[in-house]
Amino acid sequence: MPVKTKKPKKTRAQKRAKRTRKKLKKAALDVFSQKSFDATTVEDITEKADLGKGTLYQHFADKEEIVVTLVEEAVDHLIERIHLYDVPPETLEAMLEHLLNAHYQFSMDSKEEFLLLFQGKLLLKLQSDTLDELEEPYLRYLEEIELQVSKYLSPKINALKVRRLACAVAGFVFGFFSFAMIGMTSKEIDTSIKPLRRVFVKSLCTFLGR
Amino acid sequence: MPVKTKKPKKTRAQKRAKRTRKKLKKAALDVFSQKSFDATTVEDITEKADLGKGTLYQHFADKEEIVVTLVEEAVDHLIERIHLYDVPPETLEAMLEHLLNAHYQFSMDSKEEFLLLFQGKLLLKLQSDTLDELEEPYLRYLEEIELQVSKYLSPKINALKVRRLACAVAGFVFGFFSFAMIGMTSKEIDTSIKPLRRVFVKSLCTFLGR
Amino acid sequence: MPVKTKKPKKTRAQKRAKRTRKKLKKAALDVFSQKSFDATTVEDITEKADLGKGTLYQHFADKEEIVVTLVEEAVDHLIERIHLYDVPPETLEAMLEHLLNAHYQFSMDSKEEFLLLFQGKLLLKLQSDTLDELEEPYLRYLEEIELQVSKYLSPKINALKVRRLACAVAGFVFGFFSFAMIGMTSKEIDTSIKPLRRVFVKSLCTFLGR
Amino acid sequence: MPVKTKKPKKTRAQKRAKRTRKKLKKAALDVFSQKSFDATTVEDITEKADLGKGTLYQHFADKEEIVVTLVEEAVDHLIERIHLYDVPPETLEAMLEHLLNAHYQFSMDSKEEFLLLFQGKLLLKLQSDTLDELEEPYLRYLEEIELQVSKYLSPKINALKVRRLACAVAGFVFGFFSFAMIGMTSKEIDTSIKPLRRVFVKSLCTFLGR
DNA sequence: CATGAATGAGATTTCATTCAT
DNA sequence: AATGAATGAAATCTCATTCAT
Repeated sequence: MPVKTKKPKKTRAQKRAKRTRKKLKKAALDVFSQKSFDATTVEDITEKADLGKGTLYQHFADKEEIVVTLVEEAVDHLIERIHLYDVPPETLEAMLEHLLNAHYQFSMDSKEEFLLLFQGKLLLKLQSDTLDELEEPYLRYLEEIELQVSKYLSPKINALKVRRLACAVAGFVFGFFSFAMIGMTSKEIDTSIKPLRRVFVKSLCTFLGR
Repeated sequence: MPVKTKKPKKTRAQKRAKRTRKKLKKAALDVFSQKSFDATTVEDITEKADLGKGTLYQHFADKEEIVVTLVEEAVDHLIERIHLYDVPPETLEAMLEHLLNAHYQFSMDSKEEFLLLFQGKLLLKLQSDTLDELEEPYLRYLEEIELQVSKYLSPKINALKVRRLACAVAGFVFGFFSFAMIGMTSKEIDTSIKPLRRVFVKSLCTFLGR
Repeated sequence: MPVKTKKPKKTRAQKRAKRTRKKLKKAALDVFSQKSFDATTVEDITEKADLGKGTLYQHFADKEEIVVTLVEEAVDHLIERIHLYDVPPETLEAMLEHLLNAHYQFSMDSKEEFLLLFQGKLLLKLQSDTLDELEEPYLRYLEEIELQVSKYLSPKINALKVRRLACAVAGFVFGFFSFAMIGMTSKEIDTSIKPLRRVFVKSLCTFLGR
Repeated sequence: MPVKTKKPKKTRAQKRAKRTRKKLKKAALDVFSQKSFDATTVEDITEKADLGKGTLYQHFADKEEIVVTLVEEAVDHLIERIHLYDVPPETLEAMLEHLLNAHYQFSMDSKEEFLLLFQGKLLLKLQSDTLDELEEPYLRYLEEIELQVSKYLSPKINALKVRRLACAVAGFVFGFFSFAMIGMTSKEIDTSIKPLRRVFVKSLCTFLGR
């Protein structure tokens, strides 16, 4: 009875391919947390993955595609984390606190993905005046924040202001993260960062005009 | 008395060279605030400076040297700014507030230099475990912060803790900057950021054990 | 018994690479016998080898490495030739004659390699006062000559004198070669060069103090 | 009476120019005896001459011209030396001996010029089949040797054979020189090289068909 | 599918030469 | 006449991508 072996409808080859793809992504994420995208060569990645250089091109159209994939997945994971609450926050303040907390948790659990997302690239983009040049995943990320927040806002509010809010959250989070990274104990984090987060939330509320 | 006439030691050619060097640095700073170091080509810089490609190499050994020079000068400027106070702050809190304010002023006056310094590079370095791998200018910057702060600290304090403090300041400043960049009016900044800064300072004091 | 089938350790790709490497070396040797090392461009070589420019860099770290490789191999071949005698020469004179003859044979069989080795570079080096600056292959060559000759010499002989002997052989060989190159028939060579060689050997013996 | 000062019809500026030109040639000769022509940069020369880079172009059309000038002068000096005999040699043997001796003397007195002339370049050219590509000075040198020798030869002799003779002399001289360079005392030279020269002359005579 | 040798476009870098002073 | 800053053509070298096996 070959039932068992048939269960995974993927052939052996397909499974192998999937594993290879995963190895490549893992290796790329590792390398990108040490070198910039431009400074990273395809060989850096395939070597770390212990695979042939050509193999990367079996799974990704080009070097860019693997980063885009990684960024997309990282954004997915971050958004998942944002969606993760037991009880929906009731106030704007509570939602903003939740957002900051979700980012913080994400940065702790998926350090490499966090670094990839916020590695200057995002922030630089955020500061550029040409916001519409942002590619899809970053845009998706910002829109998710806007979506979450806008539930609590008057529909008449200036859309640009909401976009700025989202940028501020992203920017702050990176400083926040750096602060948290300095090796504090969880107790220190509790006593030091929590109030900081609360005040930041207050500032944001002020910015939104209460 | 030919003393006076000897004074201008620079020949015309040397002055021209100095001007060219300045043009190159200005152009490079401009470009680096738009593209990453790796993505920037030597031609991007010389074209922006309206100079021949070879000219860069008359003034800098290679592409790297111009960035290092720019980073060094930016650190110099930032440190100058840190030294700039009418009355020395009297307490640790006051000093920390001064530091954050100096960074903020610097980021406003020299946006490009600020971006260059904090463009991922520093923060990435800060997060790496090998803090002593920081090269000279970044190290100098951190040491300057440590120096300023340590005046107010017990000499017995753990050096590592002070280093972490400096890193936290640097990290926070970047988030701070991102926040400020979102296009707030100075009034908004006053009402939103000042309290934020104050709370951050409190957190730092707590971290330092009062 | 799969032992046999495992024997050819090289994969097809590796064999292809080896062939390419050989093509490159052949092409470089050809070009170097027409242009000087400095005047030769990487493209000269790869074009002659009918390969892409980048291919050279897959096989050699840089332009220098291919020359070094060629020199090393040429020295190897010359030394092999020096080792090639049916009966070991019995006297110093016989050995010196053998050495000169080996050089001559080498220059006839491997004209390009010979030219590469003696193309000014060696001789220029020989004339420099800093003999110990000779790099490895040339040094190895000189030492081989010294080794062969010293068997016939008193161990008390001044090492410097033996080194000079080796240099003299190398220098003479080049003039010798030039002389032979003028298009003499083998008969002419027999009648003209042989006595010349014999007298040179006598001179060397005199130099060594009998 | 300004007679004295008028005697050198050159103005001060012209004299200075002459001096500068001489300094440049001296410096170039020095450098060329250490680096190959291609490896030598214009700055190597002007720096050694302690002059500005542009100055070289006041005196020579381009980098090539300074080498050509040096080679021409060196050939002039060598030919002068060849012309230098008290009593014209009476036989072919005597003339060949004289020629070799003149080369040897030249190599001793003007080491740099000798090296420049024989630095592979000449010999490489000599060996190439395209003898007519030899530039003027080298050709002039060969013709001078041919001229000197042909006095003693039947006018019917094959011109190619005479050319080969000249090449053989040149080639031998370089080996000869290398041999002499090994630091022998003049006594050693007397006892070792003289007989060598004599035998070489004999070989040449044989080659010329008596 | 996986491979890695081969490729060439494009980057960095050098340096002979020009030219304004 | 001397200078050296500026230049850009041409060299070296890198690396993303292709492709035959």
